[in-house]
Amino acid sequence: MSIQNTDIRQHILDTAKPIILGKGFSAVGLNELLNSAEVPKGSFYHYFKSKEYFGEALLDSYFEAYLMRLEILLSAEGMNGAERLMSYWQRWLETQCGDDAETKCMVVKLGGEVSDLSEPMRLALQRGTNHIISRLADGIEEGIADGSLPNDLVAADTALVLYNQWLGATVLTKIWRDQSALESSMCNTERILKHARPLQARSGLW
Amino acid sequence: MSIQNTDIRQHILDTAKPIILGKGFSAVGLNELLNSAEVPKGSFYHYFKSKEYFGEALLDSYFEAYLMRLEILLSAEGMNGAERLMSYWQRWLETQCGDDAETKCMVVKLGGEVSDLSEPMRLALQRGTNHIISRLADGIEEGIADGSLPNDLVAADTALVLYNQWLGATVLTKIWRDQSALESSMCNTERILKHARPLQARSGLW
DNA sequence: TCAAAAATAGACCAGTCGTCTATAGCTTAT
DNA sequence: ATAAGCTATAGACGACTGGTCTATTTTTGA
Repeated sequence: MSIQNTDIRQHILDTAKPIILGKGFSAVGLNELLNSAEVPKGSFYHYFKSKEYFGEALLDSYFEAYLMRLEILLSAEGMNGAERLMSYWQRWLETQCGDDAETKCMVVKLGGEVSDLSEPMRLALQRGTNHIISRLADGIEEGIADGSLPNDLVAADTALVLYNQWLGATVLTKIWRDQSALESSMCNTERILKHARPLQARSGLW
Repeated sequence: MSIQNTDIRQHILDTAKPIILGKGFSAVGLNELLNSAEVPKGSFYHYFKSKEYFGEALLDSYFEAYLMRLEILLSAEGMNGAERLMSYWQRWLETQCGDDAETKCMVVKLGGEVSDLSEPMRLALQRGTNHIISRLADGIEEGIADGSLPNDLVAADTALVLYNQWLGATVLTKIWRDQSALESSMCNTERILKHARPLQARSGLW
């Protein structure tokens, strides 16, 4: 019935996550996924319409868990808004340069690969990244409101700029196997959040 | 002979480039590549040791062309250092939101996918990104020297921060099919290059 | 208790992959 | 001119792919 159903479906997703975070989407076959999950191959299509929709479900499941952790970090007691934000970036730094596939960033891993390949998966990535950035923007607003961040910060723009920065640094971290890009992002994040000036409209001069 | 040899090898690389920029590495088979190039399948392994080393060669060839274009932009006559740098970002903005697969960014497309999959390809990406960032740092130095950029800029750090920023924005552009992340990067790039303060050591406070 | 529905099982298909061996074609030296 | 040797071409090959299909088993609810 539905409980069992959801359990096994989720079990497939959970088992697949670190494998796909390691090898990517196209490079992994259903056999490998289902052997690891110890679920017979024939069952797969009972739970998922196709590999593509399985990928969409994997991303939805990933972002659901990610956003829950983000929510916990950004609503922690005993810290001001700036500190809560920095704890998120600090965690990002720690997880993305380690060896644990389980905690790697799915946006970095699959963003480039599947956005041109599958519209359902692209849209799942779109929904997920929008939620993350939007929650970060709220976090910045909270920091401005409690006085721990400069009040001339434009929350939505700043959230996007910071997320971009960390995304790019994480790509380079994968390529370099070295956390220097992430450290540079950490410095720059502190700089932006401390010394911010309003993001300006383009001057058109250049 | 060697001329013919090099021609066909390069022809395979040139034909493969837009296909791989569109679909990624693992999702594209040799058949598709070789049919498009109108080169028989069996010949492939005469020119390349394996698909993996073909991928390495593809990346080397990509970066060689990329760095040549970068060099041209950053040594253009009649502009100061800041203007030359901005012309590079402007070109990035234009190429990465268009539909032309030929001009898309290989680091964004393959960085996440192949860094865990193939060491030769990862190292090719490492060499290429290092060269790009290093040339950008030189460009920043030139801007500082001619007075068009603030002299408190730390060239190497700034180059890395900017490249990270644009890399991440390009990932989001692929996911969103929308150039807002790149526009935000453009604004932020201008802000950094105009209003720069020195990148500070971490305060340890947060 | 038993019929209906849900879930599992894995054989099977057409097609894919990268590899490999055999052959054809060209260059060069004698 | 021709033999030898190397380059390039050709396609067969086995292992595996994602996806489908029909049985079979298990669970559900009347």
